[in-house]
Amino acid sequence: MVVNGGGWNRWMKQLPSGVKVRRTGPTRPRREFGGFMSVGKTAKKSYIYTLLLDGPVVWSENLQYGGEFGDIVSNPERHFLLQKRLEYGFHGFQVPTIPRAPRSARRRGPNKKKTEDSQICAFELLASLAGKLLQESESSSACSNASEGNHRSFDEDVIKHERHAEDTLLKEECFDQGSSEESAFASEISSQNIGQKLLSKRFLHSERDVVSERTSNRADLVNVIPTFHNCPPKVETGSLSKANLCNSKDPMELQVEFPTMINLENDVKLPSLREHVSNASFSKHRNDIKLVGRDDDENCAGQNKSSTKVKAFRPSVRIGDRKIRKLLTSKYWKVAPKLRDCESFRSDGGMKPLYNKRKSCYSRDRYQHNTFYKRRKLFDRGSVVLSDGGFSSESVSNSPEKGKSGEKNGFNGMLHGAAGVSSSVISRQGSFHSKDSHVKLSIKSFKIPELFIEVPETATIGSLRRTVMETVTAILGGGLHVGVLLQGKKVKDDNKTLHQTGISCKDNLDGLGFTLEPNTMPASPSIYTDDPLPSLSCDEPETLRSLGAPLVDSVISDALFETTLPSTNTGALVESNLESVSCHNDSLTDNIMSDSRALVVVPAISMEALAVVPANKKSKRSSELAQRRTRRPFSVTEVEALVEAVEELGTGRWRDVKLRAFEDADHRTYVDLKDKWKTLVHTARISPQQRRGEPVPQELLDRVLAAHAYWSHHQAKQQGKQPSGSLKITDSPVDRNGVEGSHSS
DNA sequence: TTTAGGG
DNA sequence: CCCTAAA
Repeated sequence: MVVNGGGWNRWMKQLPSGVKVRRTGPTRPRREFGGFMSVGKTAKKSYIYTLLLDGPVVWSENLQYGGEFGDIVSNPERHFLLQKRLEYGFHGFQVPTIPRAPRSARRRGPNKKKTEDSQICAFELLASLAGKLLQESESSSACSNASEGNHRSFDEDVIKHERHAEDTLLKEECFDQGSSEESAFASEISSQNIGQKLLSKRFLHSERDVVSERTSNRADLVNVIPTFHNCPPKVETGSLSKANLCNSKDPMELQVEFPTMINLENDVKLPSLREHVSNASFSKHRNDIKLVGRDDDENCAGQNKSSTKVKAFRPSVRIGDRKIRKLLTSKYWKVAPKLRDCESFRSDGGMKPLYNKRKSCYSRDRYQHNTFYKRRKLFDRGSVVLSDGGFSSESVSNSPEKGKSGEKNGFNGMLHGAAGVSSSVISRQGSFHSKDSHVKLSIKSFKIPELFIEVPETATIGSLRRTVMETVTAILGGGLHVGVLLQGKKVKDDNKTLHQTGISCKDNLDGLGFTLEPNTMPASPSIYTDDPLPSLSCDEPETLRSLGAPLVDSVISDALFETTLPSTNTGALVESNLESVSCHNDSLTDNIMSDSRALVVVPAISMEALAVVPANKKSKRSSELAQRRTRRPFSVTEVEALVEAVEELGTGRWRDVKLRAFEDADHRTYVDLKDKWKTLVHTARISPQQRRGEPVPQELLDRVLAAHAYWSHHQAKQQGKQPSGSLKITDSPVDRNGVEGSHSS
């Protein structure tokens, strides 16, 4: 067959060999075609073609034969996006998985103001940014304690290193060239070079180059690539304990370095888990850049439109803090009123409850949700708080089978990586006084291993900051688990009491450390088929909220930057100084035990530990709503697919509709489909003059009315079978009442 | 988790 | 799109 006058074929020829075309359609299971199309004769107009980049879905887009596909080929913008995706896919962001941002994903659309900082190189931006951040952090840290002095110097050194590294990178620029192979670099880099923060630079560079070169048009893309290796959370390098920036002075303070960091140095395993956030990151960045609009995570379609869509912003991160706090405050309390008792908790807050809902179905949501923490009461003594990145476990959907899974993985990967970003926490021990021998400790900071961030030259510093923050947030927000390290060893038994473990008020807590571990599973979001950008964005929202807010841009950003230089170990200070607070036994904790996955429960201490995590608290969904998902108008193609599916399945089986026609569109939930149908019905009933947005062919609207009428009478009763194809609803919409079975074929 | 509706 | 009550 000729697809779009050969457009398809032409297009296909441009695809890398690894690209596969998967055909999906209402009436057939999707299939994959390798390489160039074999769409051939079997292709039917109603089929939806999904392009898959080798293996995991780097990105995919539903193409309707004869429909949008041609548009993609002929539409510069769409084509561009597609190219972009491919590039990313082959560039080293190997991971195709795109996390879907739960609703939150947002990216600012393409930058409207490209010109702005166009001249500034990302690198420079980062450097300057880092500098600022450091200053900020320093100042902030000052409050904290003795350790401060150390931190500064440390940070400074780190920074220097980073810069140095960056320079080096710049010079090298190896990867950038844009060749597809280069792409591999991401992974490689992450794994190998991790130690060098260079990576970040590289990315920037490469990104820049690539982007600029290829997409000279749009500089808007920004990628944040968290290249974390995942630090094996488990890795318990003995060295961890060492890094005590602060310790020396303050006995009370504990610093924990994460294994991750250590690993890097040693080259220990850091499996490069780096995730590819590619898509997600993409989208996010975009958003950032554009400021105005953010797209959601995935869809290509969205992208296409992205420029168009600009509309809603999400509360930017920065804002987030405050807002979030407020929100959190209210909600949080609602959720866990008990917590109040312990101030420490406030931070974590039970975000969880808030956002859970959505995540459900689709991967993207997942990550969002994960962020919250749970607290429980401890039976015994101190109250323990657990925070778990629930999302990881929850969100993680293991089934790789579907494209989704792949996507998810990517996302997850990121998270992991992120998580991996272990933050070195400096925990101090405060006094241990509580009567019951409560061990108090404050965690001064967590370090984040490293993050890769790519930002277009045109990105503003503000967007850069946001990007970093979002990335961090996303990462942290996602399922991070808190691990407890004692004398460099990980304390796995959550049920042990502090006392049993050897942590008592009396002891100095020097040997006590905490780690942030990536969730076991990737919580990640999935990448959407459509959306190249899915990436973090999705995550962001929630995660951001969770963490971001608390961290505050600056802080976070700092951390991030530092993170970038894992090897260096800059201390990313997440300045969360958590003061240890002791809570009463009763209130917190029991859950701890319950969730293994969850964070490590640290009994007495736990609270504080939590506190650490808490930074997130604000975040939680603080935003509560976080941001609304970005608006993604349904394309005519989607409408058609929806109509077709509904004609076959009826109006009471949205889940099935989703599966049948939008399985790859992670951003379209069954609820969305249901809502869309509702609006379509409404649209069909109003005059064309009253309709807004992209006009939907009258033919489709007629089918909508027919199907609606038909199913209204048929209640979609016999779901299973018959309805499908048979509905000729169109013809006689309403009437056939009893025909249920008859129409079936 | 889905469905079904209101907002 | 969001939020929820119900199932």
